[in-house]
Amino acid sequence: VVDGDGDGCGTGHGDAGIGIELVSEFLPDPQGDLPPGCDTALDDPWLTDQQQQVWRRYLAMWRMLNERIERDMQQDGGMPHAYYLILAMLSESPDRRLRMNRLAEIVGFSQSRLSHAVTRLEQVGWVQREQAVADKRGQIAVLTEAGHARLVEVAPLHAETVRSTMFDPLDEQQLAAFESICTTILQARPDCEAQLRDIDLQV
Amino acid sequence: VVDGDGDGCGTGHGDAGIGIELVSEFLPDPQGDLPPGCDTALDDPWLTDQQQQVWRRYLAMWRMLNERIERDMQQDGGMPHAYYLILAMLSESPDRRLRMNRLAEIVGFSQSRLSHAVTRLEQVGWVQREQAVADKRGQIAVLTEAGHARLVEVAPLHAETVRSTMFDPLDEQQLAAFESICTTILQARPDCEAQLRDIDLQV
DNA sequence: AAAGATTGACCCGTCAATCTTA
DNA sequence: TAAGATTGACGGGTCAATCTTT
Repeated sequence: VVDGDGDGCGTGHGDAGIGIELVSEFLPDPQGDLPPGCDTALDDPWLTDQQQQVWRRYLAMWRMLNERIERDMQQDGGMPHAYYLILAMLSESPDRRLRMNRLAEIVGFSQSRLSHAVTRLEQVGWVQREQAVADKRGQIAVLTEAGHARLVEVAPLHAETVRSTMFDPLDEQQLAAFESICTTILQARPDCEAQLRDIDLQV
Repeated sequence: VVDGDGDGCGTGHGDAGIGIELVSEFLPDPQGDLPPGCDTALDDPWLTDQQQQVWRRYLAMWRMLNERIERDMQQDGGMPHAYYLILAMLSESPDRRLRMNRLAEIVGFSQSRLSHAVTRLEQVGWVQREQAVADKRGQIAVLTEAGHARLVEVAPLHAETVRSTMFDPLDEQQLAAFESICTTILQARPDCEAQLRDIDLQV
């Protein structure tokens, strides 16, 4: 395999240097034909060793968290987590209704995705569509009684999943640090003010 | 909807009390028919205010990160991030080959998912299947030259995406804290030793 | 022309069989 | 009987039209 990182040598893992290790993670080096010239060359052009390590851990955590959330939500609620978010949002909105575009913005979905989802939720009877009056282009998603009932039923189970999986293991400092980390990363994205803004409204 | 958090009391958000706010996030309270009795009731049975806040931030960050990774990987590499992981893993394995079950374990996929993915990767010519010799049940996935070339091409772009999106905004302490957080959450799951073990091998 | 929203085609992933070998 | 692996059906999401209203 090529030797990637530039200098045949690299940081210590990977042969493929190239930065493939970036995500390739988990495996020790295979090949043994590293060019001799290298010793302790560091700083990849790409990610530092520590960054790679953190990235790998993040991916693993994310995978675990996601599987757990989706599995539990499917079992307890009979729906994907994304649908739960939609119901939850509607439940807290005035009159339990929200325009599609606003709803999409809040949950962070594309309009297309939301439209498909609401179609499905309508079929199951948890959401209903209504025509907007002011702007005839608008459609309004309304949470039905059945939808609200379902939500009320599922919410505590979901909370338990989240709490036990993500929060129970963390101590106070880690919790605070986690928030600061997420916020920092989000703030670096100019296109994410919506998320931060909406959240802050509530705080 | 009721006044939200309970208390009109509660902790600050939510009406539906029910814990819906758990994830419903982002929105102020709508309705107003809450039972008057409440004052400063705190500690939800579910999540504390801080935990809810962190959970929301995490979801928003995750969404942003994922979109960016998948979009870039699709544009630069013409494949989903999951496929990149497979190629990357193979590239670092001895002889660029790995048994399906082992590969699945490493990248954290179900056997079914991996099988579908490899089928696709085989169609594109980046991976090839081989029969295992020892155990005739086994199948071995091999990275082709074309696959390796593709990987080498894409890797630095991917690294750039990850670095700029996740790591550039973080300082040293945050980076360290992030790692500790991910590790802590993973360690709490007894079924995740595989991830941690494999990672540690490399460190 | 742009915003709000929907639709259909297509890809990815899950789940429940199924098949082969150990 | 169990492990390794595959398959097909199905649901969810993205993308590129499309349609209507502003």
